[in-house]
Amino acid sequence: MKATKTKAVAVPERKRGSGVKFVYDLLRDEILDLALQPGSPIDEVQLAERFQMSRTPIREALVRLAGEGLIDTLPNRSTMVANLDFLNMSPFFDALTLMYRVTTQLAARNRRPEDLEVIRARQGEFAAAVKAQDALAMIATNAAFHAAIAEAGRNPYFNSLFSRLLDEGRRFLRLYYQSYDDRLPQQFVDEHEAMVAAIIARDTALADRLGKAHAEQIVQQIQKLMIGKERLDISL
Amino acid sequence: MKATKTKAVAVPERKRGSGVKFVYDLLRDEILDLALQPGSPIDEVQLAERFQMSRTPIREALVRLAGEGLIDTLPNRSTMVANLDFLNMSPFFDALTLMYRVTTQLAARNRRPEDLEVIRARQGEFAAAVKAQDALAMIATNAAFHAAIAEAGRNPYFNSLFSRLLDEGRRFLRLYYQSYDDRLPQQFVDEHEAMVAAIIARDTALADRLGKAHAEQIVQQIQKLMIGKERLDISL
DNA sequence: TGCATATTATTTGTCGACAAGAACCCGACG
DNA sequence: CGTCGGGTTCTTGTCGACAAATAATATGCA
Repeated sequence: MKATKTKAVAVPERKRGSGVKFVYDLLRDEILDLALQPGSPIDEVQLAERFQMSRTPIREALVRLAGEGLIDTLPNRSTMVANLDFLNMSPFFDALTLMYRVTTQLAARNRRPEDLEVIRARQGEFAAAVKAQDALAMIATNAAFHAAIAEAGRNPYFNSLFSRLLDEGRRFLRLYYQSYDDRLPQQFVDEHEAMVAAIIARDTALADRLGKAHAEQIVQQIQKLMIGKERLDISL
Repeated sequence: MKATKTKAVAVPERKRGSGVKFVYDLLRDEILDLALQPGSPIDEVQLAERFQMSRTPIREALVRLAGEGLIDTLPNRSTMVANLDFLNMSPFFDALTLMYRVTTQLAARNRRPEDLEVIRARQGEFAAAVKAQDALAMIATNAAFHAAIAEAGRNPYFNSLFSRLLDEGRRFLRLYYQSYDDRLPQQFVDEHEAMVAAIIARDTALADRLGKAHAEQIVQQIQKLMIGKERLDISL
């Protein structure tokens, strides 16, 4: 028996239906922040005693996570955190770019005043994270910022796909931003400001261009980081 | 106690992990074919005795269906088949059109010989259903045809969204094709043929145009059917 | 009779336990 | 020395039962 790497949680008493959501949210964050490494096994009984509840709600949370592709389940065998697929990332980049464009464009068309409040708040949180040099918060608030834009576009189908892509992106970014580069984040803040301005001005064409540029820029960054990482591995 | 509208299923003996998949597949088909009407309540114990198994696997299947948005769950209260949202369908149409375009275009670019076999087979099944005037089979095989094209595009993110949209579309079509119009299906067969030809020729631009045209045509058809239905309701 | 409240009933959420597969260990045999 | 087989252990899938939360019903009072 090896010691659990994750801290035990104090759950003195909980309400009837909150258990699943609690486990789901926490596991999801741990997976997206790479606190749970891709490929690492997930044991139901271990989680059960960690959260001090039965296996049933644990199981339901795992089923949900599996539905979103965050964990993989081998029948009658182990279940583990879904691996990141480095070999063919172009489908991911294609989908991410298209969703950046579409959601930003739709936001420029369908936004309402209350949406702008939320978007501005998320942008503020992201800027604060950049200022504080908190890589983990930067990644999370960046995803939240774009999710808020998508929300203003008011297309639940695009939103769900985009959320999934942003989640996947969180894991990639987390992987390479162990040591962060502080030049890039400031550029992101500026690009975000431009996107917000286009959305406020209801300039759909400009929003589309900015979304595309932002996506291509982030894709280039990830690819550059990946190549750099691989070089490092080879040089050893 | 009212009698169950759905037939009891004979399940003499089953293997260890097959129960969930069985229930999931069957319920999913019944929902998509409107055998289970939108808004109708789903009782766990009733399903349990219908499938002659415990509530646990039933519950897991329901959780999965809820994850795909096919059923809605009120906490601590009833769970029911998800309603069709007629009021704002434009997000649905927007997403469907975009996915038609993207998947067809990607299929023209990334297709392999073995993909064409599958696509041709699906197209044949659709044509057979049209010939047999089997509305239910037409709807299902049409969705399978487009899913096969999307598969040839090799982008799992687009595929999952497109599958969800096609499922939703199955429910709408099933609603209005109780009495089918035999002019439309033949047009679909022809348009499908043109799409296959463009995919074989690797003509991405043409594939995009055909995908867009096909989508807009089907959207127009659904809208026309909806208006006709509403007229009928008002005229009573 | 009408309304507020208490009681019952139904359905879901959670639990502990058992059994089926699969991995693991270990010895025997070629 | 490697491979096959049997037993063991460990994890998951399933079960029946209980408890909580809500809906439905009944009861009491003005």
